Amino acid sequence: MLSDVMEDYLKSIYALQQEDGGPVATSAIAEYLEVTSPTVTSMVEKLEDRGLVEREKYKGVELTQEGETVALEVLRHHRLLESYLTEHLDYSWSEVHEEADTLEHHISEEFERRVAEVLDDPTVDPHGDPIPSADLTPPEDDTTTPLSDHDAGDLLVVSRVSDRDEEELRYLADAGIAPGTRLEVADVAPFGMVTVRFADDGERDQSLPENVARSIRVRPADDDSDPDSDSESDGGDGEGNSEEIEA
Amino acid sequence: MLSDVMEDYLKSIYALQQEDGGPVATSAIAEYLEVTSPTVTSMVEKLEDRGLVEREKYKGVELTQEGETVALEVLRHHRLLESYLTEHLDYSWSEVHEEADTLEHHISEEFERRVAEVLDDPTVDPHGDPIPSADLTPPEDDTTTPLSDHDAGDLLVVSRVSDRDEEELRYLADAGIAPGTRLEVADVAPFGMVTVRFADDGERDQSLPENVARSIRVRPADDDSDPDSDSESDGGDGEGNSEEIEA
DNA sequence: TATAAGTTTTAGACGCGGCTAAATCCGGTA
DNA sequence: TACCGGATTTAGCCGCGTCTAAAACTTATA
Ligand SMILES: [Mn+2]
Ligand SMILES: [Mn+2]
Ligand SMILES: [Mn+2]
Ligand SMILES: [Mn+2]
Repeated sequence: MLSDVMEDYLKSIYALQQEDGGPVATSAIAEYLEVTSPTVTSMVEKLEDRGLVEREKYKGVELTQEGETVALEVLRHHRLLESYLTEHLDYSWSEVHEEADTLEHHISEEFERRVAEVLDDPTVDPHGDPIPSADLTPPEDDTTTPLSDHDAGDLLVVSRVSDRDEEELRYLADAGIAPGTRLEVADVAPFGMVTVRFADDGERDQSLPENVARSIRVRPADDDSDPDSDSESDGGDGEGNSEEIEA
Repeated sequence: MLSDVMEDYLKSIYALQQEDGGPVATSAIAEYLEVTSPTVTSMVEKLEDRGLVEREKYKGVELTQEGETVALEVLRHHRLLESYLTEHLDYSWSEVHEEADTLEHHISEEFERRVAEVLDDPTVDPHGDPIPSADLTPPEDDTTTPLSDHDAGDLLVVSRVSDRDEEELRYLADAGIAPGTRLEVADVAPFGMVTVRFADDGERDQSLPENVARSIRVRPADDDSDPDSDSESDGGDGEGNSEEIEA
């Protein structure tokens, strides 16, 4: 059995690996989990003993196949829980992460199955993040790009937002930005400030600080041109459960 | 903050105090939690330091006001969860206890509130156990009696069944015995074997071993004589969510 | 009332997951 | 190529929750 702490390390390493590709530095994990470097060193040694990570001293750490599977399992729990809390217990977008972050370690496989069933096997969570499938096969690579990488004139659909900052999520809900929202980049100002125009509401512009623009991930709007199903515009109460993501 | 282990100790002490009245012995807690006596001793010392129990060395331990409140809080979580899992996630009677026993320590107050709300503030869990109110005032004393204490001819309503033995719960579900079931004691045989007749089905008798009869708690059937609302007789699939309990 | 049996506590250990301080390594710069 | 600064690991500590073995206490019995 793995402790919830070990699960958190594996989840973190997975997330950091997704971000940057290669091996993950001790200090990166330490920062992510808010612990000290020696703590990380001793933990990754333990994970290495259990065959969950591969490690080269002074270099960095990578998940093994088995370690990745555990990470995906925990991620599946997390994202199913977020979806469930949003849809069945009236949680808002910004509240779910913290609750799911604890519960993900404590639900049974039975619970996971039943939640997936009543949600009808969702593939995306409320923040647009893909939910690993029940068989825990690695999802294909993320093809979305940060909003901050785009230029004036680009037509985009919001694909994912970071779920780790509650403050920021409230801000986005307020601004009416959620997975599925169609935007045009109106302007990119110094210091990375991005101004976007809402495709569904030509009236309205919204300026976003660089750090926010960096955490919003988008894909091009051009391809699947039909404005599709439930275009529940916005409304004060940032709900808005997303559409498909696949490119 | 209290650890989940501390919460379990407080919950155990509460349960044992309910059973027997007075101070609770180290060995009783040890047996209940399946740990050794020295482990219990060191834990209750810690709980004493935190003002959650009172203790007299070599004598026993009792909950303080504060300790009782914590126990009731955990019990509320447990029983709300059992109710929720039964009603909204299609768990059966016999499956809920284990899941709730873990989750009770890991849900937030917000989660508790929302679950209570969608369940419309239930007062009894699927096993007939009273759910402590949100303000955590101590519930009045249990006036039910074990089925095993009764004699042939007694007319009874099942009030509570023990939730800790999954095996036994499956057995009872199978037999069609649940909170709310009306029974007449047909016979008490040697070794405490009790045979009951179903009030709603004069045809059918059921013999129950002493240990099972002891864990079924009942109250007299005579007083509120109207056969009342949803008398969903039985059916193979032990669901049957109970009625009121108050005497 | 002395003693034996059973319970409880004390003593000492261990793995976990954290920390700080000190030693070591690595990569870049002079 | 020698050195320096930063990252990493080593060393050693702590509190938690558990254990076993041994000592101390309580209670029942002779
Ligand atoms: Mn799972
Ligand atoms: Mn999410
Ligand atoms: Mn609570
Ligand atoms: Mn119960």
